[in-house]
Amino acid sequence: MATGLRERRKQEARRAISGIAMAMFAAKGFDEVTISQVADAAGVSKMTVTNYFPRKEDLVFDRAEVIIRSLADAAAARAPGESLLAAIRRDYAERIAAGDVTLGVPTATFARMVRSSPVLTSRGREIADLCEQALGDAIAAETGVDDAQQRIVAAQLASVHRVLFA
Amino acid sequence: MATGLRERRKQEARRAISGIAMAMFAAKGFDEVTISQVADAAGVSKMTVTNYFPRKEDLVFDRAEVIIRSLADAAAARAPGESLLAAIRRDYAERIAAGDVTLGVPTATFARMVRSSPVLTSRGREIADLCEQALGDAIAAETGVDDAQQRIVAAQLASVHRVLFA
DNA sequence: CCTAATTTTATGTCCGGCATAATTTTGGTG
DNA sequence: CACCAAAATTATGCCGGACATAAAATTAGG
Repeated sequence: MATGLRERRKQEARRAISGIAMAMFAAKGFDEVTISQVADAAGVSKMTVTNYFPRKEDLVFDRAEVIIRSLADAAAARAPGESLLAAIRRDYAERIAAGDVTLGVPTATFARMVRSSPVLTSRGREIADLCEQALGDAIAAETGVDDAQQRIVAAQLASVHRVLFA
Repeated sequence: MATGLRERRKQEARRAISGIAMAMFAAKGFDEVTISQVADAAGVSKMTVTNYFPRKEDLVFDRAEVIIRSLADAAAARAPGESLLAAIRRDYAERIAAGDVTLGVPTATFARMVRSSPVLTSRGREIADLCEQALGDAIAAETGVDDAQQRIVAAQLASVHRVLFA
């Protein structure tokens, strides 16, 4: 295979770097750890870290994005006849059950970390907005309608999702 | 009076600096204007600018905060019997009618400016969240209840507000 | 094994944010 | 009016994150 090994190595390096970074962030706080320190701990150069993770926040949200983006997917993949709200509830329950594994740190630690740093809180909001937008698109695609009222519905459902997760 | 004149001068300087900054941002783009350039144009030092506005984004949102924060006020000041949603609608209409004046630039220009810069978009979200939290507190104070469901209501009302303004 | 592509690294710059201290300005008082 | 104390402005320097460029090292494929 052409890029098989190379690509796998990159994924491993990516996971290793973010894992080390998460541990350091959890121990000392996000703002108290510099990118250079993460690079040193991971045994790579600073540029390699910023190459994999253009922004420092990406080190934190890299593993969480899959979970957070699940809202639109849950809406799209719901059983026929299942309401949007029911799909969100179900998705919420499922994520809670499987949550702690993928983040690298316990959910509570993750939440505390995000809350303690304005830049992380901000990035979390940004992801939530992307999620809301995706939900709006999903609704628009399903109903064939795209106006302010649809977007309000998406925003309201997303707000339920966000409050439950926050 | 003790600090009357002094305080007035400060307010004037504040307005002057943010006004010049807004004009420069509208002309060249938020990210293309440095704080030093704003300081030079305003005839003050860089430190004075960062003294008045700890963050660069504050130069943009200084005049908008009053407007954006109005949600909770609208909820609290509504007529007896008026629903929360109705109060938000009314507030929305009133703000639209009076909007262009206070921002220093036309609303469309302001919106474009915010949208074009991630850091501004982020700050806008942050303010919206504060607004949502204030609304949640207002609801909790009025009903004497403070739980997840109350916060969901606040978040949903805030999402209506946000979609309408965005 | 060797070459070419990819990845990592080294170096330097820029800007925002912050801390400190010095300097200027200002308001009140004798 | 002049002085003093308080407050505001400014000068200077540092740090970290983000980026651009080019060199060096690694690796896949012939």
